[in-house]
Amino acid sequence: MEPLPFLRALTPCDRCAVRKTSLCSRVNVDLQRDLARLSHHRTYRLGETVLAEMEATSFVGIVVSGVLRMQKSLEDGRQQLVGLLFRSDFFGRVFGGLSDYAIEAASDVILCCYERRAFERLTERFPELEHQLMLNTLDELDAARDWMLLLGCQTMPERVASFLLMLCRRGEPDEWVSGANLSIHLPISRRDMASYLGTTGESISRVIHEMSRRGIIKIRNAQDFEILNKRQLVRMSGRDDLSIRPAIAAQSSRSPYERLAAANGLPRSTGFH
Amino acid sequence: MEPLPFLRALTPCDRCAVRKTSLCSRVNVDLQRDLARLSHHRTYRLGETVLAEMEATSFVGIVVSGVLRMQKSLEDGRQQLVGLLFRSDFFGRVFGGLSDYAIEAASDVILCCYERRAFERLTERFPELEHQLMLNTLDELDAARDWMLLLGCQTMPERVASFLLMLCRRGEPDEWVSGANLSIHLPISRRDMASYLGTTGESISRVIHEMSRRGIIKIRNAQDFEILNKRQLVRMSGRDDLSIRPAIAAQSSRSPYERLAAANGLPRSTGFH
DNA sequence: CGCTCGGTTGAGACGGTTCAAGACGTGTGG
DNA sequence: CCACACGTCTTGAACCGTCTCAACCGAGCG
Repeated sequence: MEPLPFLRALTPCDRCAVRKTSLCSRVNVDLQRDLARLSHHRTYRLGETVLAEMEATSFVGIVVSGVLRMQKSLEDGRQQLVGLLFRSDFFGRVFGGLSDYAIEAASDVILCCYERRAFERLTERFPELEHQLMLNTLDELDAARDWMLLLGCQTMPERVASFLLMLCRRGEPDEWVSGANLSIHLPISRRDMASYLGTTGESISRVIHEMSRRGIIKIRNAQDFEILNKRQLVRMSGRDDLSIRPAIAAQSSRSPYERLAAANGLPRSTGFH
Repeated sequence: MEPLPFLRALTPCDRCAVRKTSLCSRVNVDLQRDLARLSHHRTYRLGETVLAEMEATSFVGIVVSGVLRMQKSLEDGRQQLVGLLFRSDFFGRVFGGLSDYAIEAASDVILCCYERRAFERLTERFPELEHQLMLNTLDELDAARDWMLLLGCQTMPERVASFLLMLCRRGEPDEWVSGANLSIHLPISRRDMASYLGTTGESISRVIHEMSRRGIIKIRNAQDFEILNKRQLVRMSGRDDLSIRPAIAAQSSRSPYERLAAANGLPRSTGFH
């Protein structure tokens, strides 16, 4: 017997942990049902490879819990982390044969997966799905370019500060209220962090402990900090506060160039004022 | 009188210089006609701003000739070039309020422009157009991540070599035949090049002249070189040949990990062997 | 308990930046 | 046609931020 629309059977997705925030919830219910039918969960343990570099992408999906890292490597072993994927983020390269980067579990993870070809066929039937993917891809592109700025011309203290602030926004749905102290949990190893920031574990260590010495953060243990002086952390990041903007771009709430003032010619500083 | 399909009137686009390679030619003729109706040309001189950072994107379009640079800047004046756009490349941020980088003319340019909102409405009517945009965006994302690898963990000689090879692929439709010597024309200033590579003009100068001393390239003048030893240039880039792959990804023609061999632990070298 | 592994700390070396001076090329005006 | 000036590129020397290497520390675990 066909259930009435408002009585339709619950899909497993309805109680999914990332239901509210993931791409699949931003499309209409027919499509949601099709997606639900196509999906299956997979789990990986820290360090396991989800999709290897230069391998045909067989599936794509959404991070339910844990953190994925996207990383590229040179033949001599040097590696660069080109992105982190947190819960409710979409992963996998659609519409292309090979992915140029490996996707690996940076922690234990649970993924909600779709067979790639089947997913792509769905985008053909539902332009709405492709549109959501498009918005997602554009955001990733903005983020990648933002990181290029960081890698290309920021100092280590600036990079680490930016990274911590990024974790505040994307890591876990914490408080981040105006005045409150904030606790940060590093979900990845020093090595991953170093690779993401284009530096070494040693340098990160030094910067973090220097930040602690200056009372900007408090180190609870190697992967748990507390932000004691948010304003100074933002200042140290060398960016406008807006790194702290919510995922949904608040339309033009930024103050464009109010501090454009001090142009070039400053001597290089340590990043610690 | 309605012209027969095969006799339809020529649009200005039919004799467009980038007709064969641009996004607008990869969609069906109805859509092409709509696009043609919407388009208008604009010209900018070297150094002029096409779209400012943090400004609402009023139009998008395609580069007909010349080179655009996308760049981000910090408040203290440091700048990072996050992408170059050559002829037939699409520019402008669709589906978003503000672009977070400036688009400027890195040479004199001619652009074929579409009012942004009108263009977006067209994507709603023609999913095909959105799909082409999507493919384009995915390519840009791949390129951005590739550049992150370069900025995050490659030496100056590697960066410069990679840049020169990139110019071979994307700059002008030159020869690049297997054995032939190749001439490269730098379409941008040293400063732009430095900003793209995350370094300074001085460092670039030194690397280029060292390359010349080693007989890898011949310097005709500050912006014209000849590649004398392509193989060594590729080797110096620290990447697999594939930087030289054509825009259309040749399916899995790469040899995946044949040289994965020599993993970590190599002492840091100058990049010149 | 001792091993291992990730993170921390210190000392020294090195690549790349900075600053300053010089060369080159190009356009202008006498 | 040359003199001059200006911007861009080149070259040199000193400095400094970050990497490298090596030792050390502490937590987790068989």
